[in-house]
Amino acid sequence: MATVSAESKRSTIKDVAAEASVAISTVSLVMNGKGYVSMDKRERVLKAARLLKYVPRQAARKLPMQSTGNIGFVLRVDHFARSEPFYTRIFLGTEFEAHNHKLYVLLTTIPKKFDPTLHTPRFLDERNIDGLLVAGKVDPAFVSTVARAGIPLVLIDFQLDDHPAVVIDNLQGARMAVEHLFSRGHELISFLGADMLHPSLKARLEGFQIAVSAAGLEISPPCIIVSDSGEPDYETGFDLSQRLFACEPMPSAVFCANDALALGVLDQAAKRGIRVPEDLAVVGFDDVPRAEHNRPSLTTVRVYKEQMGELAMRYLHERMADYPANYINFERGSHTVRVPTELVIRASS
Amino acid sequence: MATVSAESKRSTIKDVAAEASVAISTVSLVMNGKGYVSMDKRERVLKAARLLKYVPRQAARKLPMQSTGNIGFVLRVDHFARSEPFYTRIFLGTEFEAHNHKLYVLLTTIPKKFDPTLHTPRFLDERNIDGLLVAGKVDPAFVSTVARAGIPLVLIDFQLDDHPAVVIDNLQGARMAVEHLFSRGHELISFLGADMLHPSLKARLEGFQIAVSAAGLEISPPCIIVSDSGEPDYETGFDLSQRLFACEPMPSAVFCANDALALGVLDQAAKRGIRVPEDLAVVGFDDVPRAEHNRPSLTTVRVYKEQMGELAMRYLHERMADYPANYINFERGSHTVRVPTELVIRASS
DNA sequence: TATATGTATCGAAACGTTTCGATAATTTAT
DNA sequence: ATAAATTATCGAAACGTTTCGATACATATA
Repeated sequence: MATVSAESKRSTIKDVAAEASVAISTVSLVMNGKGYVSMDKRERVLKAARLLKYVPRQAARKLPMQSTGNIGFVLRVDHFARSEPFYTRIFLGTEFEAHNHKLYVLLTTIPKKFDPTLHTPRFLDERNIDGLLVAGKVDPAFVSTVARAGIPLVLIDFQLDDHPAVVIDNLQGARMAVEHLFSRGHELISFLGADMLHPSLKARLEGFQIAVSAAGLEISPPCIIVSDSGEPDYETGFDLSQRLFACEPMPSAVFCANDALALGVLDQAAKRGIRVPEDLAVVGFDDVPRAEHNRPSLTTVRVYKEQMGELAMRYLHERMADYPANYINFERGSHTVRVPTELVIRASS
Repeated sequence: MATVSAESKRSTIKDVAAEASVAISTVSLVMNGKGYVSMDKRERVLKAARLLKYVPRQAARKLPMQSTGNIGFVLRVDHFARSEPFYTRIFLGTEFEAHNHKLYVLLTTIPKKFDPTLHTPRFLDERNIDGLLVAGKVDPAFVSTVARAGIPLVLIDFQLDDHPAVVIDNLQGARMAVEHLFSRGHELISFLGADMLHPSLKARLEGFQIAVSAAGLEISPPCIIVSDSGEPDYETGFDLSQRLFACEPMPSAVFCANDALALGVLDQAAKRGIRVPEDLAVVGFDDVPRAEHNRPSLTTVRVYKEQMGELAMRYLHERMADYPANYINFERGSHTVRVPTELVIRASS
């Protein structure tokens, strides 16, 4: 009998084997549901494990298994800290799905400008992860560092080379948004964006253009208001909208590349006494929380963030399983998962 | 010579030992800067390690060291997903400091209502962490589960029993805020809050009361507007402010328990045509990003979130080092670190 | 001079698992 | 009846480190 007072040592597979009178390897097989084990012994092992409160030590499993059970989740530090919980919600989705696969998620941030020699995340060197999720636009140098290290990778809300990715169906979302504006009777619609090198934002512009063309209308270049240098945030929206109001004739509606920009536009409009939606209809993209709470509330394209994270994790998990098998043509046929969106109509349109 | 095409196997301590013609144990000593090693061999080992790009495998170290190098960061899921990046910024601080100690941070969420039998985080069972950071108010059942497991713990922005904690200096912050309102000539100041069982929010009310007393004024009970049931968020602020405006006489200023509440008040005021700060001065607490961007911008008490995370991680690290040593009187003298705040005066006051 | 102390090096045990054969006992196919 | 395949069990090697003695020599202390 174990002493009562002393906190008895944590039990190991050895203890369970002794208690159940079987070999260590048999316990291992039972715990992992592998190989052949008779009903009799299986039950004895399970009972002993329960009795001794046995839980396999992670650290010990990793060594022979040559895997860590960790998934890295990498985010640019400025994306993580930004005010709207966009990537946060995506992370939540990955974490949820990670539970299903008994994986741990290790969140790490990288700087906007990535220098491989300086700030390569430790887990790459130490091989402390089995796979990597990269959310949002990051420095291509980072992605190639990861790819070179031979770590299975899935991008989220970003695309680069042929790496597998889970992205928003931006094109479709943008079309819905613009078609909604047409249906409300608007004829001259402006597009307002920033950082148009970002594949997602570029796709939104494309969707805008397709929708306008489909309506049989021309796109007048001055209506496309973009800032290639700035970030697609509130400030930029606030500033850029000056150019919108200076347009001649002024568009009766504007489709913004994301909600942050749209909220900036809304505030600039309020400042100038331009009524929304009477004088100007505004539509955003993302459906951040403030879109609902803002006065006026913002019509926008809802993105299922948790779902994106979930899908990405599931996808990565599949890839990790396949990895050793078909190493050669692994890079071929890499796939992009497109997550659908939904139009949420509110007071701004 | 290694073959060129095949990605040669990752080098181990054994390879380094062979390359430098020393024992494996010597390499280990060099890599960890322990024990006695002659200059000569030390250099040979370092050179060999560099040549072979040797990085110790985390998984292998953990086994004999009986430690994982992981720190858990636990957050209630609704706190994590909420719109203002308060805890996110705290996390960022912990991650930054974790780098300095070569620790990994494992972010996990728990539900608001915690049931130990149902959703105990896996890392507790698997002993996959060396210490735990808990941010924000969580179910006491969770904390006691952790404590029972004997895992070093530091709370952030929350207090419970005698557990060590890093908290905001709420009392001081609240005093500054209220004294600022007095200095602006306000005599009748209201307090608006929710979830007043939260130690932080309770301390803010206390600071309010101290400041009012210090000014030689009485506190009229109807001016203390709190909702014990609701969460301290935008919606609650929006709703509660109705009671504020119904006050007779109406206070000329209100100090809100946090920015989210204050922003709700601001919008309700705007809706009713009450001018801020002319008819009503509003002060919040936290300095969330929107406090700056809101129209009107919000006077508030700034909290150094990253710094709190950093301090907590450093503190936890210390505790982890001490842990085995003075196990007996470890719980005594447990300490609370109080992080100072700063008053940020903007347009709302 | 004998003895303790400090420096240097190494072999081997230990950490707690998984998994690869080896060995047998069954069952199934020929 | 014999060979082959399936089921069951176990011992031992392996995973890549850290760390505990053991050994040896050099230097300081009594």
